[in-house]
Amino acid sequence: MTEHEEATFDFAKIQEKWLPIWDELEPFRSDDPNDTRDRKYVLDMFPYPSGDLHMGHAEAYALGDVIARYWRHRNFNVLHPIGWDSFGLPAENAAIKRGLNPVTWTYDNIEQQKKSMRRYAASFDWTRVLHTSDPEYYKWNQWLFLEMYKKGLAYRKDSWVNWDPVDQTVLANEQVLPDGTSERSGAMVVKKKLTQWYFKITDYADRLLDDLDKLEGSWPSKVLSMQRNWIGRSQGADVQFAIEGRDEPVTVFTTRPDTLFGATFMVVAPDADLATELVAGADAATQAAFAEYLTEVQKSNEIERQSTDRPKTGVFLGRFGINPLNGEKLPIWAADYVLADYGHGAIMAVPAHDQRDLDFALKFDLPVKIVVDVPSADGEDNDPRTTGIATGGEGVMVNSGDLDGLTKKDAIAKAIDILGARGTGSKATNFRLRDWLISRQRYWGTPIPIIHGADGVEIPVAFDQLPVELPPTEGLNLQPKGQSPLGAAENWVNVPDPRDESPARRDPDTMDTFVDSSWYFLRFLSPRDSTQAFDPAEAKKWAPVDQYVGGVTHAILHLLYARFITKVLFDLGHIDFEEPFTALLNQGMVLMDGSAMSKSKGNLVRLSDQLEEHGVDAIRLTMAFAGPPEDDIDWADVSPSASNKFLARAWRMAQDVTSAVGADPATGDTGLRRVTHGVLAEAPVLIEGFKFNVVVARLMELVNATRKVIDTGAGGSDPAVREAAETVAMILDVYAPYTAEDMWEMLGHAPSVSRVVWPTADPTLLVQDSVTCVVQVDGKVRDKFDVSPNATEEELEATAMQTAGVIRTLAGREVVNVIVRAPKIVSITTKPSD
RNA sequence: GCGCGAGUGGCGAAAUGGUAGACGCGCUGGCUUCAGGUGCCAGUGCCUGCAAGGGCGUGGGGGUUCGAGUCCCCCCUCGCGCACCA
Repeated sequence: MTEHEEATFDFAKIQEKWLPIWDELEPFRSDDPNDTRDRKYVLDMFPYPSGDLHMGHAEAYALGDVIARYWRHRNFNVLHPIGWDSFGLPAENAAIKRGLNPVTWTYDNIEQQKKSMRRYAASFDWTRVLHTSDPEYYKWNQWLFLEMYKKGLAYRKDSWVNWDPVDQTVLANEQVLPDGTSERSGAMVVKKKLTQWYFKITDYADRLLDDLDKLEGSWPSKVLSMQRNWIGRSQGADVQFAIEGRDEPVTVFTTRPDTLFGATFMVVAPDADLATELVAGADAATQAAFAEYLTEVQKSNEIERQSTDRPKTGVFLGRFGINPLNGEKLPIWAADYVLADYGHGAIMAVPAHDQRDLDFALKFDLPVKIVVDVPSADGEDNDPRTTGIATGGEGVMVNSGDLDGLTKKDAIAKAIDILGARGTGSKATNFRLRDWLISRQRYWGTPIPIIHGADGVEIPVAFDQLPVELPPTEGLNLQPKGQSPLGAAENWVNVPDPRDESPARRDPDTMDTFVDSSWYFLRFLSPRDSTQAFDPAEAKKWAPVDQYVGGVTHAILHLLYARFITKVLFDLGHIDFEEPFTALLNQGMVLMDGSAMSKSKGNLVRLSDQLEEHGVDAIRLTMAFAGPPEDDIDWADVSPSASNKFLARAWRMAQDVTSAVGADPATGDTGLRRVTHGVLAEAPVLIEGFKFNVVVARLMELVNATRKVIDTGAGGSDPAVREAAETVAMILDVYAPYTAEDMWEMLGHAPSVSRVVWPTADPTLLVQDSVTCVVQVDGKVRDKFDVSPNATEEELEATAMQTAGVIRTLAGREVVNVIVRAPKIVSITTKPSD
């Protein structure tokens, strides 16, 4: 090699060389029925086809690929598929803006992204590609909908819904951001009363919550806590209050039935039907005051409603309820701190022990009655009436009849018993979670497979009539206008009633695209199956997903929906598992100068430019080396050119190998072999613990050690150098497949390095022949010496006592204790000098 | 307010309770080239000292331990999530 001219590392040339060869070899197919190895299903969240891939994709797919390629080297049959989440508003809006057909626009983008992903060398099984906007895919959304409809899990109701005035469509609760704006359009969401389709996710609230415990440790704790929070289970009681002048009692939910004796008034949500009904029985002045208040409340937007220190408002409704425990007469108020859609839209107010009720009581001069004696910290006054602070802590019941003297826990149980015996209440559980609103008034989605008869009856489309395909866009106005554009496709929407051929209409709405993504991981298992959504035999082989990789932005939305649909499919008998994703990795975001990249901020880094300048491998390696995968990467802080430098260094190392293929490494440099085998042993632990950056550091150390042997040791002919170079090539494949493949060829092997099985580290090379023993005096390191790992405690102590550092430090001091932890530490304690 | 998570060099970051700062960036010096934004080698936490060495050091304060970045308690700061959910 030294005789003739050495080639220099040219990433562009290497990329060009290997891409077509890989296309030919298809090393990542996973459909061999005779493959009996253990299996791993590694899944990256699939992309929206809006524009080309960006830096965020580059990070996500680099990290997912580390995992997929790693398990292949561990001799697993790995399923690593990719597809496109190609229905949805972003695609449709972009299509409208550019005056294009959403079909053309979407599939052009998919082609662009596919090309980029191939070049990016993501190790996908390209035979399994799916697009959710293909009729062969969304047919099975419709099947799923009908299965759920049959079970009563898909239903239509008239209710207040979130309305996006820009996109002109309804949204699920999960798609409304905390500030009350739409996740998609950014518009302030308004409430509208509409008839819409829902999936009954609330039936699964308990299971969705309880099963999170199974994911503890393999899902990020942040995602688990967000989901728990979102489902928001609270335990308590439903309590019935008789209403003067009304036949039916009003039911309220409370988590503190023990404080019933402290209830001094009741509050109803002003926008609940109940408020309107109750006030109708009051005098004209009260009715007028309420009407004015309701108008006021409806004008206020979410931001105003949610501001925490906003003063309480409300009006008296002129009606009274009766406390079921003590018969006390309680005035009923309407106030917007009570929400219409939580619990029963009405509460009992216990101002002494609930801060919100206290604020309200103090403002409107309502009585405050203490029923829990909470001891104050140091004798200070803790009377809510004077401090303005409700006492919510533990205490003993007082002023509460039969509950007096009980603790909180016992009083809750007894209160529920009493209510139950009198038939005025019972134990109850409430959830924050609401049913999933799935209908959308837009074109680019799965048509809902329902026909509405002239008599208003819902008729499910027969299975053999699926898919209900979208009509062509020709002649349709896709502009958002509050009604589905499909309603105007006369030839499509007007169909004969399946019962009697009389005129009927298709449901014009389309499904939320989160329906598409809630089961796509199953479709990958048999993507071309035209007879079923997925093949149960394949599901048995592969599912659930062993490792899911994606952004934390889907912590609630997609991940909650997918868990829900998985449980539904389990209950329907289609699958034998209840959680779709066994393990989850949330990668961080790619930032620039401390903030998310955006065109408007002017800090956009284009992936295509980076790939052009540094090459695919350098970008992938940079993503992995930047830090822990879940941390954000600030592109301003990392150095793709340094990654490139390392790749070139590794590549040159392979070039310098002059020994023959198969040369016996046992005859080579033992020091280098120890490093090589150390990496072979350690890397699996590190990769499986997602410490991808540390593995890169180990590879750098190995390359540095090899360089040293080549330049100043036995040289490139040492078989240990070959062994090191082959090890680097194999492991580097998970980060930088082009460079690794080229090294592998230089080392005299046939492609593909991605198929190389991880060699077992030689245990005799993992034992060091000498270790450093540290000597501490009073906790401070004073000396160290090299010693055999088998040295006894006595030997170590004797040696330690004679080291220069110890002798110097111990001069004039008395040793009181010596602790030896062979072979690493000798710890000496001395008598403190006075 | 409640709930998660995190604070380590100039920077990105390592570290089963056992040598804090691996690896890399940046910086300094040297060698090679000398057309080099190349390659190679060495140094690089802070203070002190010619040096040997010494002192300090993982947000702050306590504690457990022979030994704490790591475990426990209190506090501060930042990030994220939820937030009038009865």
